[in-house]
Amino acid sequence: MGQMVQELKERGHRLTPQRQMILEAIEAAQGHVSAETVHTKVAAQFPQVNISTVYRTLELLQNLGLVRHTHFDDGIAKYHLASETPHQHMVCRRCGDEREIDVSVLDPLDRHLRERYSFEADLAHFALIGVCGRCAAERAAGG
Amino acid sequence: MGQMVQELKERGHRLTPQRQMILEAIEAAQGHVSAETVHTKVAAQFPQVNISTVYRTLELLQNLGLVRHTHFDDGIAKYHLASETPHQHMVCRRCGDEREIDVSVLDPLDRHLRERYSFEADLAHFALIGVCGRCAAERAAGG
DNA sequence: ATTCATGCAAATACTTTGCATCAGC
DNA sequence: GCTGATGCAAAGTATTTGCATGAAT
Repeated sequence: MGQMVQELKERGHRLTPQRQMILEAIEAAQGHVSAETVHTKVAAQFPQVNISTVYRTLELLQNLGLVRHTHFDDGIAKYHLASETPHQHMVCRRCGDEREIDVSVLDPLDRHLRERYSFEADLAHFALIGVCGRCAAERAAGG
Repeated sequence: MGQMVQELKERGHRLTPQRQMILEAIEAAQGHVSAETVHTKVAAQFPQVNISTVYRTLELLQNLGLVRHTHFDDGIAKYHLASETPHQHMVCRRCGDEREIDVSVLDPLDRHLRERYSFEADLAHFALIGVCGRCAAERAAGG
């Protein structure tokens, strides 16, 4: 929270209760939340807070580098704190199962892209989509 | 085209001119096209073809395994022939530059996910987003 | 007091759906 | 002729924007 206050002021933005509440909602979620979810959480206590304020604040917090977002296969942006340990998700397109995996799995690729293309990839920006072991087995059996 | 006819019939679907034209438009595009683009191409010659038919056909062709789609950072689905050589895209979030890269870059990750998690990832389903070398340099210089 | 932030409502963009008509088989 | 496919219009979902009011500085 202290970091947000500092960032806002330094960049000439104002500290409003809405902004605090929205950031707190993301913090409390401890994971990936959509704008809709953030709004629902905030509106539970302050119903007059509008979802467009949530969108505008999320964009601001992103620009300040305080939050980031990831896209799962539904295309909806899911937000999380930038300070969170980076992690990657595997999503099964058949059963929808979602599994969090260690980012270290992506380190070699990350290094490769940097060395070969000077490209700084944000590999956690998209989830990994595919078919999980169980569904692959079912499919092979004729599911 | 012959393959489509076969697939359609085998699965009890009908061969309509719309379906042929839509598949041909994707073939001719030789790359990644949005539903909108497909519709524009087809409608250039047959204006009465509706975009909802394009969406329905794209879904059908996907189910038949004839086409696939990829998401770039704008979230819009871009379609391509399933028979195309798999490839991956790197997109710079600053300048928008789009670069096609060899899938072999992803092979180690693919193998790792299979071996460790039995997960069959569709790594080309999402483009890789990040910052390209040039933009990273500009940013470092104070851009 | 100034100016940015908010709430509201409307617009936007992409995609999906209901339904009557039409066409492939 | 039967049934699935299409065109059209409308709805849906996620997000953005214009504008007047209100609040932070």
